[in-house]
Amino acid sequence: MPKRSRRSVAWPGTVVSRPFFERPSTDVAPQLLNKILAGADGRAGRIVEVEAYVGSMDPAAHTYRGQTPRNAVMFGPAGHMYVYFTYGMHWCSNCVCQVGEGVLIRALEPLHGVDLMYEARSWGMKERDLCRGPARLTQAMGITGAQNGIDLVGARDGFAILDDGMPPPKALVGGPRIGIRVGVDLPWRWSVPDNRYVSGPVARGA
DNA sequence: CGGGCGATACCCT
DNA sequence: GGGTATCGCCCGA
Repeated sequence: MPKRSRRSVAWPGTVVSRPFFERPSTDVAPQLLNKILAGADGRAGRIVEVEAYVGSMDPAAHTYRGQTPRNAVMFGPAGHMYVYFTYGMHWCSNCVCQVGEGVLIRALEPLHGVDLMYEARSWGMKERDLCRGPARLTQAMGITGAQNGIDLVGARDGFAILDDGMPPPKALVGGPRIGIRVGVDLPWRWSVPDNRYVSGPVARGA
């Protein structure tokens, strides 16, 4: 018998390690495409849409005006998860990169544990809508404020980013970021081309 | 499948 | 006190 781990289900691929995250979020974000967000209970989805946030120059970033109690995790070690509460009812999840920068995960293509995702969302809904949107995917994956600050590296805290060998898309599809009023012109949103699980419109021409 | 609209509580000024 | 890194529901195509 192999030694018992906290992972109740075998994860596909290898856990992405810390140096991957210790870079500018605009470098990390496109390379997160086609990687996998996985939970210890077997729920997992392929990352098909991301957004970079750069505190130092980005008025839309939570970290733009410096450290506060809410955004403290974003000023901590790379490779941790920053989970914030918004619009009075939704949780959104980010990967922390270099200090003050992070990548918002905006959409997943469901891969494993789809029955648990339906249970967490709603049994009648379309599979396409399970994880299409940053707050939908946290609900589907079981991510809340309880996960704010957990380490995505080391497989200790129940969630990880996995690499199963699928590379990021060759031709990146970009577009304006969504749901913000300032900094909309910064082209820091990326998605997998022609993927039906992407949450928003893609820009014409790149 | 895309657009318009109300709901909701926490954060920061 | 104002604004929010959103969603589900409804409508029409």
